[in-house]
Amino acid sequence: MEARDRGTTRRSPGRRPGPSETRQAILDAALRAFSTRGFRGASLRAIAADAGVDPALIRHFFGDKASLFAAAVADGSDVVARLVGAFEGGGPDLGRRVADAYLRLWEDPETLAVLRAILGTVLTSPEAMPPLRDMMLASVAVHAPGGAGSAGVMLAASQLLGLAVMRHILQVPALATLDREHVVAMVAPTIDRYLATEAAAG
Amino acid sequence: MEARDRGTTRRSPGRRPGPSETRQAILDAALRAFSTRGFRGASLRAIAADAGVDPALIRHFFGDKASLFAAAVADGSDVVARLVGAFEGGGPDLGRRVADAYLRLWEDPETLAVLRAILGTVLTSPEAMPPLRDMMLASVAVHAPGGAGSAGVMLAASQLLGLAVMRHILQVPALATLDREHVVAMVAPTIDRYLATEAAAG
DNA sequence: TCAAGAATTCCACAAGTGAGGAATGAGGGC
DNA sequence: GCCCTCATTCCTCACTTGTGGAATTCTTGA
Repeated sequence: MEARDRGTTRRSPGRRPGPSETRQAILDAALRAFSTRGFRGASLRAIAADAGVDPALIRHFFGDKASLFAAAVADGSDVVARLVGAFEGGGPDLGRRVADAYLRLWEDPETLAVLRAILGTVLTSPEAMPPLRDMMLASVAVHAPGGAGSAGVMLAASQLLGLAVMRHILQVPALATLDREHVVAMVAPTIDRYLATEAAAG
Repeated sequence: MEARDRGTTRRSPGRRPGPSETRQAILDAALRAFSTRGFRGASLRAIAADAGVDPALIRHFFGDKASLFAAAVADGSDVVARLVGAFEGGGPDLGRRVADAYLRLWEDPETLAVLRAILGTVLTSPEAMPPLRDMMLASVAVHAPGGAGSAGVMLAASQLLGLAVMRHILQVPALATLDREHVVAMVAPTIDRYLATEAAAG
């Protein structure tokens, strides 16, 4: 609720004095909304209200709703950039490092919001699913050993995704209350086994 | 698209001759809609149109939108009943049996729709999340060894959930094109390991 | 045969939706 | 000091949403 107070107070039109940080405020509010309500459930008016701003400003800055969504998720996401860092170097404890990097990602509130927004939108507006999926797969493809076509890599991804959903979205107590190191320790062997299986099977 | 033709044709009001199967038609259409659009994204009018029926009939049969949702997911779900069958018996190949039963569940279109609807709604209307989550956890709690509070059981669940999402919702090719036996074979050891870890750690 | 109830329609309403146009104010370059 | 650009407001439009009332037709039971 970091909305400026504008209950019934009319604020005269025209530019405000000083530099404007409204664009960023809109992006933040948009991410919050898309992340909790999904693309369709988030309304431009609610986003504007949360940002303490007139709805028409959204149109002025971003055009239409889809563009705002794109801008909001792009804004909060060096997500993949941070994830793929974990794949650098090879080494023996690859599974452990990947799992740890991935779970850290979800612990960052902004990243969580981005991922929630994407997942919610994928589940809730079918026409958006293929492009979003392919975008995510493409980013994995370049960096994972074996690429996005590899069943082993995708099994590892499925374990991490499921874990993140249960831990950070559904917030299942048995997983949400455990500290990250503990979870990583239990999951790392799984990741390693999937990646090794892949290497063997081609 | 099994909607009756009612483009511009006016159909006179009043009861239709013969027995009425409209209630079920509405439930089916509702499940389709909730499953692809989420709770908020699915509109009563669209559901009614898909069922070939006047929107007011929905209100007549089910009251409000939330009750329709409840009825729709309850209608298509002996889901949990079918899943927990896999836990009966103990035996050595528990992981294999559970994974197989679970994946079969998602291959049934109606069950897939139910699960999609629940997941989409959970992600997209936060107020619905705790009740739905607790409902699912409660059903697991009674049947899984160790109950819903056990990290091992929940880790196994996370693997299965993530797998189902990537295979049947995102439809990632590397997993969606594999036959079930193959996937089960790769995943079963993971499940067994999690459940065993749990048994050891208490 | 008649009445009660259930199934079905249309129409209306108030609220909310995304989009767009017109006006007003401030900043910055000349 | 003037003008162009940008940030900001308001109001409007056409449309969709969930909900509700009133009327019509069929089925069922007495």
